[in-house]
Amino acid sequence: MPAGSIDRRVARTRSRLQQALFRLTAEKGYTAITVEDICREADVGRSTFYTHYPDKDYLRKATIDEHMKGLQARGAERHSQRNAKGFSFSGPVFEHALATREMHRALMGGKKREMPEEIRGWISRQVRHELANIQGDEGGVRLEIATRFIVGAFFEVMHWWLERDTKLSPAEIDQIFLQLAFNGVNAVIAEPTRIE
Amino acid sequence: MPAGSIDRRVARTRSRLQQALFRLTAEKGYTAITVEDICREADVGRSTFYTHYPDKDYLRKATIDEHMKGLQARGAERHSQRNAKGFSFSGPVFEHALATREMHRALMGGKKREMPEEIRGWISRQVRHELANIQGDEGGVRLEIATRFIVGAFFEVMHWWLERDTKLSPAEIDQIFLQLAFNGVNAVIAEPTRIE
DNA sequence: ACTGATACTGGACACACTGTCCAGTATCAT
DNA sequence: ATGATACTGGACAGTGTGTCCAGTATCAGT
Repeated sequence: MPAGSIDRRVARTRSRLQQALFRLTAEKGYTAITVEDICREADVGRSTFYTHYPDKDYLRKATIDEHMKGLQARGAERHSQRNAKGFSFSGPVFEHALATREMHRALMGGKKREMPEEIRGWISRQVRHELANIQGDEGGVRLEIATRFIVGAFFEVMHWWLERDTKLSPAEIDQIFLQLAFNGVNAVIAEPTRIE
Repeated sequence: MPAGSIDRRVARTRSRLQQALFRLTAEKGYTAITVEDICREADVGRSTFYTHYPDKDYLRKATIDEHMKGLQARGAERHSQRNAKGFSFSGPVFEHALATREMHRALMGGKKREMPEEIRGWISRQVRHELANIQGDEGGVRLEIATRFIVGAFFEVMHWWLERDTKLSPAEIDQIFLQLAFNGVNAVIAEPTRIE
Protein backbone atom coordinates (compact mmCIF):
# COMPACT_ATOMS: atom_id res chain seq x y z
CA MET A 1 0.00 0.00 0.00
CA PRO A 2 1.75 3.14 -1.23
CA ALA A 3 1.56 5.75 1.50
CA GLY A 4 0.30 8.68 -0.53
CA SER A 5 -2.43 7.10 -2.59
CA ILE A 6 -6.03 6.72 -1.48
CA ASP A 7 -8.24 3.69 -1.37
CA ARG A 8 -10.99 3.87 -3.99
CA ARG A 9 -13.63 3.32 -1.33
CA VAL A 10 -12.34 6.22 0.70
CA ALA A 11 -12.33 8.57 -2.27
CA ARG A 12 -15.81 7.45 -3.22
CA THR A 13 -17.26 7.94 0.23
CA ARG A 14 -15.67 11.34 0.75
CA SER A 15 -16.79 12.54 -2.62
CA ARG A 16 -20.33 11.42 -1.89
CA LEU A 17 -20.39 13.18 1.45
CA GLN A 18 -19.00 16.39 0.02
CA GLN A 19 -21.47 16.45 -2.83
CA ALA A 20 -24.30 15.72 -0.45
CA LEU A 21 -23.23 18.62 1.73
CA PHE A 22 -23.05 20.85 -1.29
CA ARG A 23 -26.55 19.94 -2.45
CA LEU A 24 -28.11 20.20 0.99
CA THR A 25 -26.43 23.53 1.72
CA ALA A 26 -27.88 24.98 -1.45
CA GLU A 27 -31.24 23.55 -0.50
CA LYS A 28 -31.73 24.46 3.15
CA GLY A 29 -28.64 26.24 4.42
CA TYR A 30 -25.71 24.91 6.39
CA THR A 31 -26.87 25.15 9.99
CA ALA A 32 -30.17 23.41 9.33
CA ILE A 33 -28.37 20.31 8.07
CA THR A 34 -27.75 17.36 10.37
CA VAL A 35 -25.12 14.67 9.97
CA GLU A 36 -27.92 12.22 9.44
CA ASP A 37 -29.27 14.34 6.57
CA ILE A 38 -25.90 14.27 4.90
CA CYS A 39 -25.54 10.53 5.26
CA ARG A 40 -29.01 9.86 3.91
CA GLU A 41 -28.40 12.14 0.93
CA ALA A 42 -24.99 10.59 0.33
CA ASP A 43 -26.24 7.06 0.97
CA VAL A 44 -23.49 6.42 3.48
CA GLY A 45 -23.69 4.91 6.93
CA ARG A 46 -23.61 7.41 9.75
CA SER A 47 -20.78 5.60 11.52
CA THR A 48 -18.82 5.81 8.29
CA PHE A 49 -19.13 9.56 8.38
CA TYR A 50 -17.26 9.75 11.67
CA THR A 51 -14.39 7.62 10.43
CA HIS A 52 -13.69 10.36 7.88
CA TYR A 53 -14.60 13.61 9.60
CA PRO A 54 -14.92 14.37 13.30
CA ASP A 55 -17.95 16.56 12.68
CA LYS A 56 -19.97 18.61 10.24
CA ASP A 57 -17.61 21.60 10.30
CA TYR A 58 -14.62 19.52 9.26
CA LEU A 59 -16.54 18.17 6.33
CA ARG A 60 -17.36 21.69 5.28
CA LYS A 61 -13.77 22.79 5.52
CA ALA A 62 -12.64 19.82 3.44
CA THR A 63 -15.36 20.46 0.88
CA ILE A 64 -14.40 24.09 0.51
CA ASP A 65 -10.71 23.34 0.25
CA GLU A 66 -11.47 20.92 -2.53
CA HIS A 67 -13.72 23.44 -4.22
CA MET A 68 -11.09 26.14 -3.99
CA LYS A 69 -8.52 24.14 -5.91
CA GLY A 70 -10.64 24.60 -9.01
CA LEU A 71 -10.88 28.32 -8.49
CA GLN A 72 -7.21 28.53 -7.66
CA ALA A 73 -6.31 26.96 -11.00
CA ARG A 74 -8.11 29.66 -12.95
CA GLY A 75 -6.57 32.19 -10.56
CA ALA A 76 -3.13 31.75 -12.07
CA GLU A 77 -4.06 32.98 -15.53
CA ARG A 78 -6.18 35.74 -14.06
CA HIS A 79 -3.15 37.00 -12.21
CA SER A 80 -1.43 38.12 -15.38
CA GLN A 81 -4.26 40.27 -16.75
CA ARG A 82 -4.26 42.69 -13.85
CA ASN A 83 -5.86 45.95 -14.86
CA ALA A 84 -4.32 49.28 -14.03
CA LYS A 85 -7.06 50.26 -11.64
CA GLY A 86 -9.40 47.86 -9.90
CA PHE A 87 -9.17 44.48 -8.28
CA SER A 88 -8.63 41.45 -10.42
CA PHE A 89 -10.48 39.19 -8.01
CA SER A 90 -13.85 40.90 -7.88
CA GLY A 91 -15.10 40.42 -11.41
CA PRO A 92 -14.46 36.68 -11.60
CA VAL A 93 -15.88 36.17 -8.11
CA PHE A 94 -19.06 37.99 -9.01
CA GLU A 95 -19.37 35.74 -12.03
CA HIS A 96 -18.63 32.61 -10.11
CA ALA A 97 -21.11 33.65 -7.45
CA LEU A 98 -23.85 34.09 -10.00
CA ALA A 99 -23.10 30.68 -11.47
CA THR A 100 -23.43 28.95 -8.09
CA ARG A 101 -26.09 31.32 -6.98
CA GLU A 102 -28.32 28.89 -5.11
CA MET A 103 -25.32 27.86 -3.09
CA HIS A 104 -24.49 31.38 -2.10
CA ARG A 105 -28.07 32.23 -1.31
CA ALA A 106 -28.28 29.36 1.13
CA LEU A 107 -24.82 30.09 2.47
CA MET A 108 -25.19 33.75 3.20
CA GLY A 109 -28.85 34.37 2.78
CA GLY A 110 -31.96 34.48 4.84
CA LYS A 111 -31.58 35.03 8.53
CA LYS A 112 -28.12 33.68 9.08
CA ARG A 113 -24.90 34.81 7.46
CA GLU A 114 -22.86 31.70 7.41
CA MET A 115 -20.19 32.51 4.89
CA PRO A 116 -17.42 30.18 5.98
CA GLU A 117 -14.20 31.65 7.25
CA GLU A 118 -12.17 29.80 4.64
CA ILE A 119 -13.72 31.76 1.81
CA ARG A 120 -13.46 35.04 3.66
CA GLY A 121 -9.82 34.34 4.32
CA TRP A 122 -9.22 33.56 0.69
CA ILE A 123 -10.73 36.82 -0.47
CA SER A 124 -8.85 38.71 2.23
CA ARG A 125 -5.53 37.47 0.96
CA GLN A 126 -6.40 38.53 -2.55
CA VAL A 127 -7.37 42.00 -1.44
CA ARG A 128 -4.39 42.53 0.82
CA HIS A 129 -2.08 41.43 -1.92
CA GLU A 130 -3.59 43.70 -4.52
CA LEU A 131 -3.67 46.67 -2.21
CA ALA A 132 -0.07 46.10 -1.25
CA ASN A 133 0.82 46.24 -4.90
CA ILE A 134 -0.70 49.68 -5.20
CA GLN A 135 1.18 51.28 -2.40
CA GLY A 136 4.36 49.32 -2.53
CA ASP A 137 4.92 46.78 0.20
CA GLU A 138 4.60 48.75 3.36
CA GLY A 139 2.24 46.49 5.27
CA GLY A 140 1.14 49.07 7.82
CA VAL A 141 -2.01 49.41 9.83
CA ARG A 142 -3.74 51.41 7.16
CA LEU A 143 -3.24 48.62 4.66
CA GLU A 144 -4.85 46.23 7.09
CA ILE A 145 -7.78 48.52 7.73
CA ALA A 146 -8.29 49.12 4.05
CA THR A 147 -8.23 45.38 3.44
CA ARG A 148 -10.90 44.76 6.03
CA PHE A 149 -12.91 47.63 4.70
CA ILE A 150 -12.91 46.24 1.18
CA VAL A 151 -13.58 42.66 2.18
CA GLY A 152 -16.56 43.58 4.32
CA ALA A 153 -17.96 45.85 1.67
CA PHE A 154 -17.47 43.24 -1.01
CA PHE A 155 -19.34 40.48 0.77
CA GLU A 156 -22.17 42.75 1.71
CA VAL A 157 -22.60 44.01 -1.83
CA MET A 158 -22.37 40.54 -3.28
CA HIS A 159 -24.88 39.29 -0.77
CA TRP A 160 -27.34 42.00 -1.69
CA TRP A 161 -26.80 41.42 -5.36
CA LEU A 162 -27.45 37.68 -5.13
CA GLU A 163 -30.42 38.06 -2.86
CA ARG A 164 -32.26 40.23 -5.32
CA ASP A 165 -33.63 39.02 -8.61
CA THR A 166 -30.82 40.95 -10.04
CA LYS A 167 -31.04 42.93 -13.20
CA LEU A 168 -27.41 43.97 -12.94
CA SER A 169 -24.85 41.86 -14.73
CA PRO A 170 -21.68 40.77 -12.98
CA ALA A 171 -19.78 43.38 -14.96
CA GLU A 172 -22.14 46.15 -13.89
CA ILE A 173 -22.15 45.37 -10.20
CA ASP A 174 -18.40 44.97 -10.35
CA GLN A 175 -18.01 48.36 -11.91
CA ILE A 176 -20.06 50.06 -9.21
CA PHE A 177 -18.23 48.16 -6.53
CA LEU A 178 -14.86 49.22 -7.86
CA GLN A 179 -15.98 52.80 -8.15
CA LEU A 180 -17.10 52.81 -4.54
CA ALA A 181 -13.92 51.15 -3.43
CA PHE A 182 -11.49 53.40 -5.20
CA ASN A 183 -13.25 56.72 -5.38
CA GLY A 184 -15.56 56.54 -2.42
CA VAL A 185 -19.20 57.16 -1.80
CA ASN A 186 -19.16 60.70 -3.08
CA ALA A 187 -18.23 59.72 -6.58
CA VAL A 188 -21.07 57.23 -6.84
CA ILE A 189 -23.86 58.88 -4.96
CA ALA A 190 -23.54 62.49 -5.92
CA GLU A 191 -23.48 61.91 -9.66
CA PRO A 192 -26.64 61.44 -11.71
CA THR A 193 -27.55 57.80 -12.25
CA ARG A 194 -25.41 56.67 -15.10
CA ILE A 195 -24.22 53.12 -15.09
CA GLU A 196 -22.19 52.55 -18.17
CA MET B 1 -55.43 44.61 36.37
CA PRO B 2 -54.66 47.52 34.08
CA ALA B 3 -53.96 46.16 30.63
CA GLY B 4 -50.72 47.99 29.85
CA SER B 5 -48.79 47.60 33.09
CA ILE B 6 -46.57 44.66 33.94
CA ASP B 7 -46.50 42.44 36.97
CA ARG B 8 -43.41 43.04 39.09
CA ARG B 9 -42.55 39.37 38.96
CA VAL B 10 -42.64 39.38 35.18
CA ALA B 11 -40.43 42.41 34.90
CA ARG B 12 -38.01 40.94 37.41
CA THR B 13 -37.75 37.60 35.63
CA ARG B 14 -37.33 39.10 32.19
CA SER B 15 -34.69 41.48 33.39
CA ARG B 16 -32.80 38.65 35.03
CA LEU B 17 -32.92 36.55 31.90
CA GLN B 18 -31.76 39.40 29.70
CA GLN B 19 -28.89 40.30 31.95
CA ALA B 20 -27.87 36.68 32.19
CA LEU B 21 -27.86 36.45 28.40
CA PHE B 22 -25.79 39.59 28.20
CA ARG B 23 -23.20 38.31 30.64
CA LEU B 24 -22.98 34.85 29.13
CA THR B 25 -22.72 36.21 25.61
CA ALA B 26 -19.76 38.32 26.60
CA GLU B 27 -18.24 35.32 28.29
CA LYS B 28 -18.57 32.47 25.81
CA GLY B 29 -20.44 33.71 22.74
CA TYR B 30 -24.05 33.37 21.80
CA THR B 31 -24.20 30.00 20.07
CA ALA B 32 -22.37 28.18 22.85
CA ILE B 33 -25.03 29.19 25.36
CA THR B 34 -27.86 26.83 26.25
CA VAL B 35 -31.21 27.75 27.70
CA GLU B 36 -30.20 25.91 30.83
CA ASP B 37 -27.07 28.05 31.12
CA ILE B 38 -29.16 31.18 30.98
CA CYS B 39 -31.57 29.95 33.60
CA ARG B 40 -28.81 28.91 35.95
CA GLU B 41 -27.08 32.27 35.57
CA ALA B 42 -30.37 34.12 36.02
CA ASP B 43 -31.49 31.86 38.85
CA VAL B 44 -34.79 31.20 37.13
CA GLY B 45 -36.60 27.92 36.53
CA ARG B 46 -36.27 26.55 33.08
CA SER B 47 -39.99 26.14 32.63
CA THR B 48 -40.35 29.79 33.53
CA PHE B 49 -38.10 30.71 30.65
CA TYR B 50 -40.53 29.22 28.19
CA THR B 51 -43.49 31.09 29.58
CA HIS B 52 -41.72 34.31 28.56
CA TYR B 53 -39.82 33.47 25.40
CA PRO B 54 -40.39 30.67 22.92
CA ASP B 55 -36.66 30.15 22.52
CA LYS B 56 -33.17 31.59 22.85
CA ASP B 57 -33.41 33.72 19.72
CA TYR B 58 -36.49 35.54 20.92
CA LEU B 59 -34.79 36.37 24.17
CA ARG B 60 -31.90 37.81 22.23
CA LYS B 61 -34.15 39.91 20.09
CA ALA B 62 -35.96 41.26 23.15
CA THR B 63 -32.67 41.97 24.88
CA ILE B 64 -31.33 43.87 21.93
CA ASP B 65 -34.52 45.87 21.46
CA GLU B 66 -34.31 46.89 25.10
CA HIS B 67 -30.65 47.77 24.73
CA MET B 68 -31.32 49.84 21.65
CA LYS B 69 -33.74 52.12 23.42
CA GLY B 70 -30.85 53.54 25.40
CA LEU B 71 -28.81 54.12 22.27
CA GLN B 72 -31.81 55.58 20.49
CA ALA B 73 -32.24 58.18 23.22
CA ARG B 74 -28.75 59.52 22.74
CA GLY B 75 -29.34 59.27 19.02
CA ALA B 76 -31.76 62.20 19.04
CA GLU B 77 -29.25 64.76 20.24
CA ARG B 78 -26.58 63.31 18.01
CA HIS B 79 -28.82 63.91 15.06
CA SER B 80 -28.54 67.66 15.32
CA GLN B 81 -24.76 67.83 15.31
CA ARG B 82 -24.37 66.32 11.85
CA ASN B 83 -21.05 67.21 10.36
CA ALA B 84 -20.75 68.50 6.84
CA LYS B 85 -18.92 65.43 5.62
CA GLY B 86 -18.98 62.07 7.33
CA PHE B 87 -21.54 59.89 9.01
CA SER B 88 -22.91 60.90 12.36
CA PHE B 89 -23.48 57.31 13.42
CA SER B 90 -19.99 55.91 13.09
CA GLY B 91 -18.14 57.84 15.76
CA PRO B 92 -20.59 57.15 18.59
CA VAL B 93 -20.89 53.51 17.58
CA PHE B 94 -17.13 53.07 17.65
CA GLU B 95 -17.13 54.57 21.12
CA HIS B 96 -20.03 52.48 22.31
CA ALA B 97 -18.40 49.39 20.85
CA LEU B 98 -15.21 50.05 22.75
CA ALA B 99 -17.15 50.51 25.97
CA THR B 100 -18.93 47.17 25.61
CA ARG B 101 -15.94 45.58 24.02
CA GLU B 102 -16.13 42.16 25.61
CA MET B 103 -19.68 41.89 24.40
CA HIS B 104 -18.74 42.68 20.85
CA ARG B 105 -15.77 40.39 20.91
CA ALA B 106 -17.95 37.49 21.93
CA LEU B 107 -20.66 38.52 19.53
CA MET B 108 -18.62 38.91 16.40
CA GLY B 109 -15.33 37.43 17.31
CA GLY B 110 -13.53 34.15 17.19
CA LYS B 111 -14.69 31.62 14.65
CA LYS B 112 -18.30 32.67 14.29
CA ARG B 113 -19.65 36.04 13.23
CA GLU B 114 -22.92 36.22 15.02
CA MET B 115 -23.73 39.89 14.87
CA PRO B 116 -27.50 39.79 15.21
CA GLU B 117 -29.62 41.03 12.35
CA GLU B 118 -31.33 43.59 14.55
CA ILE B 119 -28.16 45.58 15.01
CA ARG B 120 -27.21 45.27 11.39
CA GLY B 121 -30.62 46.52 10.40
CA TRP B 122 -30.34 49.47 12.76
CA ILE B 123 -27.02 50.56 11.32
CA SER B 124 -28.32 50.04 7.81
CA ARG B 125 -31.18 52.45 8.38
CA GLN B 126 -28.77 55.06 9.72
CA VAL B 127 -26.50 54.74 6.72
CA ARG B 128 -29.28 54.75 4.14
CA HIS B 129 -30.78 57.80 5.72
CA GLU B 130 -27.54 59.73 5.83
CA LEU B 131 -26.60 58.79 2.31
CA ALA B 132 -30.01 59.83 1.07
CA ASN B 133 -29.44 63.23 2.64
CA ILE B 134 -26.28 63.67 0.65
CA GLN B 135 -27.74 63.02 -2.74
CA GLY B 136 -31.25 64.24 -2.19
CA ASP B 137 -33.90 61.60 -1.85
CA GLU B 138 -33.62 59.58 -4.98
CA GLY B 139 -33.66 56.11 -3.50
CA GLY B 140 -32.25 54.36 -6.53
CA VAL B 141 -30.30 51.17 -6.85
CA ARG B 142 -27.00 52.95 -6.40
CA LEU B 143 -28.10 54.28 -3.06
CA GLU B 144 -28.93 50.77 -1.96
CA ILE B 145 -25.63 49.39 -3.15
CA ALA B 146 -23.72 52.19 -1.49
CA THR B 147 -25.59 51.51 1.74
CA ARG B 148 -24.70 47.87 1.71
CA PHE B 149 -21.16 48.70 0.81
CA ILE B 150 -20.77 51.01 3.78
CA VAL B 151 -22.50 48.75 6.26
CA GLY B 152 -20.38 45.77 5.35
CA ALA B 153 -17.22 47.79 5.45
CA PHE B 154 -18.14 49.33 8.77
CA PHE B 155 -18.75 46.05 10.58
CA GLU B 156 -15.64 44.50 9.20
CA VAL B 157 -13.47 47.43 10.24
CA MET B 158 -15.06 47.60 13.68
CA HIS B 159 -14.60 43.90 14.10
CA TRP B 160 -10.94 44.12 13.26
CA TRP B 161 -10.47 47.10 15.52
CA LEU B 162 -12.06 45.40 18.51
CA GLU B 163 -10.30 42.14 17.97
CA ARG B 164 -6.89 43.73 18.17
CA ASP B 165 -5.42 45.17 21.31
CA THR B 166 -6.05 48.41 19.61
CA LYS B 167 -3.81 51.37 19.87
CA LEU B 168 -6.15 53.45 17.78
CA SER B 169 -8.69 55.61 19.55
CA PRO B 170 -12.33 55.62 18.46
CA ALA B 171 -11.75 59.01 16.87
CA GLU B 172 -8.77 57.76 14.90
CA ILE B 173 -10.38 54.63 13.54
CA ASP B 174 -13.46 56.65 12.72
CA GLN B 175 -11.43 59.14 10.78
CA ILE B 176 -9.78 56.46 8.69
CA PHE B 177 -13.09 54.77 8.12
CA LEU B 178 -14.71 57.97 6.92
CA GLN B 179 -11.81 58.70 4.66
CA LEU B 180 -12.10 55.28 3.08
CA ALA B 181 -15.83 55.61 2.76
CA PHE B 182 -15.91 59.02 1.15
CA ASN B 183 -12.68 59.23 -0.76
CA GLY B 184 -11.94 55.60 -1.48
CA VAL B 185 -8.98 53.35 -1.12
CA ASN B 186 -6.68 55.46 -3.23
CA ALA B 187 -6.81 58.40 -0.88
CA VAL B 188 -5.85 56.30 2.10
CA ILE B 189 -3.41 53.83 0.72
CA ALA B 190 -1.41 55.87 -1.68
CA GLU B 191 -0.54 58.63 0.76
CA PRO B 192 2.29 58.34 3.25
CA THR B 193 1.19 57.14 6.69
CA ARG B 194 -0.16 60.20 8.42
CA ILE B 195 -3.04 59.75 10.77
CA GLU B 196 -3.83 63.12 12.18
C1' DA C 1 -8.06 -16.91 -7.15
C1' DC C 2 -6.40 -16.50 -2.45
C1' DT C 3 -5.48 -13.68 1.51
C1' DG C 4 -4.67 -10.31 4.84
C1' DA C 5 -5.70 -5.53 5.37
C1' DT C 6 -8.89 -2.05 5.21
C1' DA C 7 -13.41 0.17 4.66
C1' DC C 8 -18.37 0.14 5.09
C1' DT C 9 -22.72 -1.12 7.61
C1' DG C 10 -26.44 -1.02 10.88
C1' DG C 11 -27.68 -1.04 15.33
C1' DA C 12 -27.07 0.00 20.21
C1' DC C 13 -25.43 3.11 23.61
C1' DA C 14 -24.77 7.27 26.71
C1' DC C 15 -25.12 11.96 26.54
C1' DA C 16 -26.84 16.73 25.91
C1' DC C 17 -30.33 19.99 24.76
C1' DT C 18 -34.99 21.20 23.52
C1' DG C 19 -39.78 22.24 24.33
C1' DT C 20 -44.14 20.77 26.78
C1' DC C 21 -46.86 19.73 30.67
C1' DC C 22 -48.52 19.72 35.38
C1' DA C 23 -49.31 19.90 40.32
C1' DG C 24 -47.58 22.49 44.15
C1' DT C 25 -46.11 26.88 46.01
C1' DA C 26 -45.12 31.81 46.25
C1' DT C 27 -46.34 36.45 45.11
C1' DC C 28 -49.20 39.78 43.16
C1' DA C 29 -53.13 43.54 43.12
C1' DT C 30 -57.35 44.86 45.27
C1' DA D 1 -58.26 37.75 52.90
C1' DT D 2 -58.83 36.13 48.32
C1' DG D 3 -58.82 35.17 43.68
C1' DA D 4 -55.63 35.69 39.89
C1' DT D 5 -51.28 35.18 38.22
C1' DA D 6 -46.42 33.84 38.13
C1' DC D 7 -42.75 30.82 39.54
C1' DT D 8 -40.85 26.08 40.58
C1' DG D 9 -39.02 21.52 39.98
C1' DG D 10 -39.49 17.38 37.99
C1' DA D 11 -41.00 14.25 34.44
C1' DC D 12 -41.58 13.38 29.59
C1' DA D 13 -40.88 12.57 24.56
C1' DG D 14 -38.25 14.02 20.79
C1' DT D 15 -34.02 14.99 18.24
C1' DG D 16 -29.24 15.18 17.31
C1' DT D 17 -24.47 13.93 18.59
C1' DG D 18 -20.44 11.02 18.89
C1' DT D 19 -18.63 6.26 20.16
C1' DC D 20 -18.32 1.42 19.78
C1' DC D 21 -18.62 -3.14 17.88
C1' DA D 22 -19.45 -7.41 15.34
C1' DG D 23 -20.57 -8.69 10.68
C1' DT D 24 -19.89 -7.99 5.81
C1' DA D 25 -18.00 -6.14 1.55
C1' DT D 26 -14.20 -4.48 -1.06
C1' DC D 27 -9.55 -3.44 -1.69
C1' DA D 28 -4.40 -4.30 -3.34
C1' DG D 29 -0.75 -7.57 -3.90
C1' DT D 30 0.86 -12.20 -4.74
